[in-house]
Amino acid sequence: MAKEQAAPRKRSEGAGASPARRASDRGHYGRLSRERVLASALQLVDREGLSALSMRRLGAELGVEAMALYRYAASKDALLDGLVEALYLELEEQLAAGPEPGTTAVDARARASAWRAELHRIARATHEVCLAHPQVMPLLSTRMLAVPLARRPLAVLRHHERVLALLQGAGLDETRSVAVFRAFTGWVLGYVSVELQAMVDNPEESDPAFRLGLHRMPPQELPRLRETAATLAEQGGPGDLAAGLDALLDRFVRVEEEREPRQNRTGPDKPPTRDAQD
Amino acid sequence: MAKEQAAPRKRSEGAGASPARRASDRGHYGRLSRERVLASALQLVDREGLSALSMRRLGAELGVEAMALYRYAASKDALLDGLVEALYLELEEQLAAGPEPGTTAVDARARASAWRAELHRIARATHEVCLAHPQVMPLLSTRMLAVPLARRPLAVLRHHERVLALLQGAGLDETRSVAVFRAFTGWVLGYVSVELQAMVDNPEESDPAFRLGLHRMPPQELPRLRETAATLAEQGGPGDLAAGLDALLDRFVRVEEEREPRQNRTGPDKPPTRDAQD
DNA sequence: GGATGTACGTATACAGCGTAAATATACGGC
DNA sequence: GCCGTATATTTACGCTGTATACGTACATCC
Repeated sequence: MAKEQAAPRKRSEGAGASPARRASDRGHYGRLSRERVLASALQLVDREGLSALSMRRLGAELGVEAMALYRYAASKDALLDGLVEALYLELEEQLAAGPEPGTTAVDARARASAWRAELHRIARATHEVCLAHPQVMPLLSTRMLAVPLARRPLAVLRHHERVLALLQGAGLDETRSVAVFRAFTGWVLGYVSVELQAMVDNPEESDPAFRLGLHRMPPQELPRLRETAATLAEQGGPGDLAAGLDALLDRFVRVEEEREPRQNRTGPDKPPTRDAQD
Repeated sequence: MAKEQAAPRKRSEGAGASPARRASDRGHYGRLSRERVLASALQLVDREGLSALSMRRLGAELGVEAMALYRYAASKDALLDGLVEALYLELEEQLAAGPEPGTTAVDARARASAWRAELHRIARATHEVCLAHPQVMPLLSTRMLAVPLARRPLAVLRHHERVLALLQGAGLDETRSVAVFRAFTGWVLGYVSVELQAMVDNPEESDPAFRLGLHRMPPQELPRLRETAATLAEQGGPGDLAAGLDALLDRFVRVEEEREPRQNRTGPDKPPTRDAQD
């Protein structure tokens, strides 16, 4: 963001947006900004997919030569990281929008697991943001594998911090909060990935079986998959995301009590789950 | 993809293993094969990363011009799908290797949840295979989002079939088996992704904090993340993977499992889903 | 005013990419 | 020997990311 009022300065600090002048007024100076570049890139990717994003194409989209973009993103990879950042900013915004006041009196139990409700809120918002930008989703997994923690966009790090603070604020020690952090991150990421998996083979087709392209799958080798494909193609929605999250939290938060003896138990002992909300 | 064996020769040649000819015997004829191409590609990616994989480079690796590869992979994307396929073949192989005989008498309970143990086995093997080829991991998420179900490599579809058969063989109806399938797939994928996230910023550095590049993170804005980063950089290992899987299975499947497990009944619909809040 | 320094965008160029098309080569069977 | 065909090469085209050099519009100071 540019600063509002430009104090007279002698050097550098390129002519911030002093209120009287708008970017569109200028000849061809100051047309760009990091926000404009990233917004345009996001829009382009949403519209035409990741493979449509090239420096030249994005430049054209902004009425500018490709090289001009390098002033706002050091490389194409940095631009991609910018897209990831944009998603996390959107997530932040959405989380800030509805903090679920819950001003009414709450009993101790509900207050105690307010952090659990907050995790659910984050998971759900993440789900929504990702579904809103399905084409960007591949970047979320890909860039996380490529960019070391310390070099990730600030918005991403803030998000990590937020989750960690939630867990440690709930009294989890470092070891356990890390375990829960990983379980949370992994589950949300994995669930959304599966939710967005490509299923439709031929969108033109009306017949469900042909739409899915089932005729391409050898019938005797993949009987159940063929039968189940239609159901598989539906989305699980936020309900199963929440259910799984509950299950994971129950397990990973309570591990402390029982400590180690867990391997392949299938015992009928049920976790005292649902305490967070409703 | 497409043409696998385009050799419906009528004349001999199909005479089983004609031992006389080996690929290495020939001048420059028959040097290649799909297996050799994929194996070399996998090796190249393992060694130098995905970005090192180009048609020309891979050709050079095999002592061949780039265009020669197009006989064995219809496009670069098809080659990438071939890499995914290679991973799943490795997974299949590993699963076939140790089927955990368990021929000794087992009580009913153990038999009833044999499918659960099998899911754990699959999860663990997946974990191992992915950790063995970390550079290929991005493809697993990426190609799944890009390639519709029906066009995925056969080995991938066989894997899906295997999991589905396991679930439906355990008596889960279609709706529930799909829910469990998605939870399983998502959890394993997400867990492994998080496990492989890049953490080390500067491998040369000996001091842990510098290795992680913590000096790049604003201290007052990200206090917990900085404190926790070292622990976060460790891997969770297969233990937490199994624990989370157990938790998810308990949640998504328990209703069925408590009744007679072998029979295909449609359980009382208590959906495993529940809404988080609102 | 004009000169100057700097931020911003352009122009040009290069190596590498994926791949379509035409061409050369080496083999199996006659 | 020849022929048909599976295989690999050659050539070429449009595209990519980006290094470098250059022009240009502005803010500031004399």
